[in-house]
Amino acid sequence: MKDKLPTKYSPKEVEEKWYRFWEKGNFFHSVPDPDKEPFTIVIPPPNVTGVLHMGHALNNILQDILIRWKRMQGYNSLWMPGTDHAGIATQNVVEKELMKKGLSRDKLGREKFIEEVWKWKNEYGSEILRQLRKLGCSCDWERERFTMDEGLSRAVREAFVRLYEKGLIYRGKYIINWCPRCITALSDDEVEHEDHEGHLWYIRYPFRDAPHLYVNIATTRPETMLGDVAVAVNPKDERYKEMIGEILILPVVGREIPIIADEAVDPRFGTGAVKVTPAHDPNDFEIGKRHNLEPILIMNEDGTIKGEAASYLGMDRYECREALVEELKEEKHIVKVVPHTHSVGHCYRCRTVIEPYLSDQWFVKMKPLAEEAIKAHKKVDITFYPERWSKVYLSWLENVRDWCISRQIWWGHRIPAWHCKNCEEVTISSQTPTECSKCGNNALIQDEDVLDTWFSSALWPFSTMGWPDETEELKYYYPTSTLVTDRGIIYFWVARMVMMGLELKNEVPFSHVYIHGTILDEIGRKMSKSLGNGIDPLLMIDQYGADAVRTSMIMLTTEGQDIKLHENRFEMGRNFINKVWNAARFAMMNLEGNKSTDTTIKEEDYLFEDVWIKNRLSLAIETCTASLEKYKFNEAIKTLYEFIWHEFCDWYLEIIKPRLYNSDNIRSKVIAQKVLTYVLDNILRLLHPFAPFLTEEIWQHLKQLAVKNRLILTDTMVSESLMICPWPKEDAAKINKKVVKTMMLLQDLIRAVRNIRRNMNILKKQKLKVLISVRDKEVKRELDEHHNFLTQMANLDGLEVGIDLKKPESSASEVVNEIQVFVPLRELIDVGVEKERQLERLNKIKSHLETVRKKLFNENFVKNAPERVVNTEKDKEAELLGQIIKIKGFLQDLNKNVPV
RNA sequence: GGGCGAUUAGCUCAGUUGGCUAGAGCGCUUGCCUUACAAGCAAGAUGUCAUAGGUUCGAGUCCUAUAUCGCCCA
Repeated sequence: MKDKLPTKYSPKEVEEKWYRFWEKGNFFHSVPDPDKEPFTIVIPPPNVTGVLHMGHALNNILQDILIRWKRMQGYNSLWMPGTDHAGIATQNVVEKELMKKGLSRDKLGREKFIEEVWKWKNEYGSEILRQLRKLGCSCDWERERFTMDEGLSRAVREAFVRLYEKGLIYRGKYIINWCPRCITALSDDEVEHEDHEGHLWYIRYPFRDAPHLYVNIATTRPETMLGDVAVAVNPKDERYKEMIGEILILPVVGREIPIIADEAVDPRFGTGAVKVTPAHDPNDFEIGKRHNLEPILIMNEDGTIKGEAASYLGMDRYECREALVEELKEEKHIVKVVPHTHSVGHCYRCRTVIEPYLSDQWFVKMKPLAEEAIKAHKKVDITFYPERWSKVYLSWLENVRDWCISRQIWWGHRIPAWHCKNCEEVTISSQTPTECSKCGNNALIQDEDVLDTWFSSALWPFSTMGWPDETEELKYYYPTSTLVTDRGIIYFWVARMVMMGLELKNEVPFSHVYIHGTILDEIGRKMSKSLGNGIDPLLMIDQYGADAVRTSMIMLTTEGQDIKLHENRFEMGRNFINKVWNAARFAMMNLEGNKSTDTTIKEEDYLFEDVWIKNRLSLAIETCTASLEKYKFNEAIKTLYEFIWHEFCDWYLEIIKPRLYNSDNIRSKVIAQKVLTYVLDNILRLLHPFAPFLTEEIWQHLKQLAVKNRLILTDTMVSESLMICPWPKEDAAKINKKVVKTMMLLQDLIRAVRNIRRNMNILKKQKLKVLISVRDKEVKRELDEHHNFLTQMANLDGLEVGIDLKKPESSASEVVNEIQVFVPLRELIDVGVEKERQLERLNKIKSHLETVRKKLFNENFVKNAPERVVNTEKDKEAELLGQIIKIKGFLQDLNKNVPV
């Protein structure tokens, strides 16, 4: 066995093997089963163009932990995987590819281009899903979905039609956010605002009837003046009251425009008079509507200038700005230019500055949908973890504006609307209609626009399950259990899924939403391609192993707090994984060769340490399970880390070594082997959701050995794979407080001796004689019982426990509670060091005593604090006093020693 | 401008309903190649819990300000 298992765990060799094994065994696949309760997660579908980054890694590790844990708990676990067609992003990627070949989307035409995108998708798309396999994700790959699949496309059309028929979708001319580079409309949420240091241009508009007089206006976008139709002032503004109704001449253009009064004008901004450009500003659009002003569109879809001002035709908007300002300067229309910081919207896909733009678009009426989503939260149908994110969710819903869902791109779900050439009626249908619903003419043209990708994502929790058909899957798995995602898409996705779920399925799509933190680089910046500060998860998996990456990430994930990540953080996970590996190696090496036929062994025969470790295991199971239930992943892994490393390895494995090595007492050996097998088996199961590969590898070895050597204590080791073994249950009834308390005492005593060793520079291999002086018989009896334990763990060759023993000469001493530990050292003692040690200890205890007494001398404390608290303080005082007396005794004694 | 979060050991972070001489990992100090593990073992050291007030017998924890950093919204 020893030769078989190397001292260092090599993940590469095992990861691929077990992943294939799991897939072959069909363990990831779930089918509806009325006898089992489902636990369902739908993956936040990554973009088909995506490659795995650290954020995905964290997101999916968390989901996999939940899925694997619940599966082991006996739930019918379904993790629905898939990808998102990511309209704009994918179109951009494929267009870039075409450019390399000297092609463009316009040259190809719509149909051919879509073909190209599909070709690209089939070849390179979903790479990210292959990468998830490297992480160990146990998605039900047979159910993989894509938002452009036939089934999901049908769901999109159906949803559109239903919403339209209910009056929740409408079409109209409004100001929307326009990206001149992507050449499409965007929703409000797709615009990212950033503060820009720009300018405020003060421009004078002359009066028609008094050309030497002017009204000064201020603007941050002078080029839009080409589309000005009025100048507006606040009706209460005394400065302009008299001028309302007068006519101005728009400089450069020469158009006559009125001065109008509108409440929306802020008299404190600029000069208090603002230009009104209804086609290029949302506020101006509203003003324009109120005053019946005809908007003038001055820009093409690509951001170049069109319209009346001939000299600027075809110019880019910023080129135009410069040229126009130049002309205004020449004509002395510029009063002043002031530096001005203002918020500027950018396209979230390409960072281009957004243009507010008047155009015909499709919208979803949000208010009625949002109201239901708010109610769902109030009814606790939806709970956020951590809770604070519900505020973000609610505030968005409460202030939501209508959602622009049409996009002027080609890659996506084409809007199921057909325009009649004959009567201009729009026919909405989930099937391609043959004739106009109004005039019956068959000259129909489908709307050119496609839907916002998020429209199809909003249907994801049920479209993936076959909706609009009432499939078995839909009935069984919907609503899903938990959604795991990043805070960045609470608006984009989470809230919209809830709205659509309620509207179309009449039920919330999930009951829990877990929002995890964002991964940052080591100095707290977001990881991004442009900064080049990202850490490639695949590279990390390659270097440290998937399990190490998983456990490291989980150790760092604290309650949705952001994570500052550095490559060296993965070392702690790797070290932990390696520790488990070596503990298992040790176990394997010592489980062989003792076919026990002794069936008389019962739990009553267990030795002290056996009972202790089982007790600690029970506690670990309880804590770990409770932590997972609260989505406190890091607490769960910390519990396991602590238990495995510092209890199982540091103490249990050490103490049972002689029992395993020594064949004189077969019965004791077999008990140790059985307990070792039992605890290790449980450890592997607890750890499996966090470190699936390592645990499966070890467990398969352990299973073989356990069966061969008849060490099975439970009937659970018949399973084909660890991933379908039952999740451990703690045995609360077996909690033995006495054993746990005794163990703590023994550990303290052993540490005391080790401490003396270290301070006196005595190597571990040199055995020591120790005297332990106790106060009462009961404690003496107890310590005598654990004579071997103490002897072994402190490496002694003599141990005497007695009542009120006298401190031997030339000995080092320690106080543990009421107990004194003496190590006679003869010439080995360094009296100076020992004195110093005791003095230090004395000072510490004295200062501790001081704080305790401060409390006890406070009448109000004794009067008001609960009795329990007061008593603990009193006990502390007594104990500290006792220790002080003892240490003073040591010091006196040391003073008698003749210095060497 | 509004909202949220952070500020605890040299670094990265825990710290549940107020009752702790304030914890972990890394790093550091000292000693060990001890028949599972040097990616290890053993023993250590390390803090005005951002600042100022307040509530309380008692505050890292609750309240009110302030400062610094970050995120989101307008």
